[in-house]
Amino acid sequence: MAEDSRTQILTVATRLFARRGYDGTSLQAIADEVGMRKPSLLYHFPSKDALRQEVLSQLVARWKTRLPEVLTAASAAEDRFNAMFREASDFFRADPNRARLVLREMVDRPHETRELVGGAVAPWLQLVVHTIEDGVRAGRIRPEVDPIAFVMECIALIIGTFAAADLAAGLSPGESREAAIDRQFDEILRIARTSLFTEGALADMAGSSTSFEQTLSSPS
Amino acid sequence: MAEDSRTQILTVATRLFARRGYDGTSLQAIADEVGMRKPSLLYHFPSKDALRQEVLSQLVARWKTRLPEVLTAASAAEDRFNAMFREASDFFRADPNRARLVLREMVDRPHETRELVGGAVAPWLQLVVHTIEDGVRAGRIRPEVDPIAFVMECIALIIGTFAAADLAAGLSPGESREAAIDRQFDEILRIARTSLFTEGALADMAGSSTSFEQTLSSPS
DNA sequence: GTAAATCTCTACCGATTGGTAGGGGGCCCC
DNA sequence: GGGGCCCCCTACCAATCGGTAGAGATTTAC
Repeated sequence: MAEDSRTQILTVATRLFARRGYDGTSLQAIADEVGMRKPSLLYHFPSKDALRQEVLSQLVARWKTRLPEVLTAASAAEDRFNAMFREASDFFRADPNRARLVLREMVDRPHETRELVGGAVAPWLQLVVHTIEDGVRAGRIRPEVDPIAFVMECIALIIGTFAAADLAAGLSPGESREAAIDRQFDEILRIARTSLFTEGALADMAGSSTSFEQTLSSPS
Repeated sequence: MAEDSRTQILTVATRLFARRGYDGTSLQAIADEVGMRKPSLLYHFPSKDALRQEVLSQLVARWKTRLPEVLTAASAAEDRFNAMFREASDFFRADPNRARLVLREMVDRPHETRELVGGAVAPWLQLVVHTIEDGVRAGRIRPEVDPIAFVMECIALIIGTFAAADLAAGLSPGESREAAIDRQFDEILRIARTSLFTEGALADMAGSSTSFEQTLSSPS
């Protein structure tokens, strides 16, 4: 089966690119882990760069479909905020290599990354901006918020937290890696929510039936 | 003069490691830019890895001396917060490659990075934690703040903003790179301050003679 | 039954990698 | 004026890099 080898190569390549970087990963290393020879690998992908692009577009693919679903399912600013944070948390928690991979691409090829992500994300970013502006008019979002900059920084917080989990773990001695991620994620949730919503809106959210942390961390 | 060549190599290596990464930078490329042959470069540094460590320790050196100065100059939580943010802003604004370099090290070698930075930063991190706890008791810092996690996320925000400046610029069309950095930095300042201090403390700060943004962005 | 397509292999390519051996010129000290 | 010392050089090394040529299996299509 061709599909088996292809997906196997993509899986291994994703992990190695994330851990060691593109330049730090040789085709030989990928082939070794998959269990085939280098030329066999190059039968499925015409070049190393083509393999990288496949790995990347596979990463972006999920967001192209999930972004519209998540954003249109809810309309209130609070609900969209919660839905987006939950989605991002699930995505990166499922495989922290994704965060590392995105981070590397942003640093290594900022221009290409903007073109790759921008096309799919840009229109929905505009929707988020409108949602924030509506929230400001409704008195539930702080008027000082810079919408685009705020979204950018939320992305930086989330990706940074998952990508640097190895670094954060062990900073508090005797804390497991998972516990460290949970603690860091609770804090970025608090930071983002506190700096986005007005005190009034925050009081309402705290008073609602279930808190966000519970909703987020309970089931799957 | 030996010192001339050495520092020249270090300067070029810092820039190239930051832009293309360690594995993406060959000794040949460094030697070319410096204007000497590869073996001449290896006369000053015994190996490529030794060169990387020199570049890194040079980066950390500044913080080993500045951290104590900055933190002991002020005692109030608000003053220390402002001083640290201003110091970090100056540091990375002077050369955004520093942010990229730190980011790369964190994701490439998380363990080594923690050992390298941890030794110098850990004791002062503890001081920041105490400052935050004092601020909580004084009613000026929100009690929900997780001190260590908060500091980690502030670092993520600052480094992320400067490292991803190329990506943020051009997101708002017609905005210069510097303007984009300023806008992003204003926002992370707002995010951090709003999520750290209580409403009362924030009102006091806004009412003081000069706002932080003015203080920060005016002179050098 | 056989031809075409699919997949993996061995063998090899030129280029580049980090690093070594050793010679030579300039400079200072005795 | 000669011996070190410092710095840079040419020439070269084995290893690895991404990638190609082409043969041999195995499966599929007719």
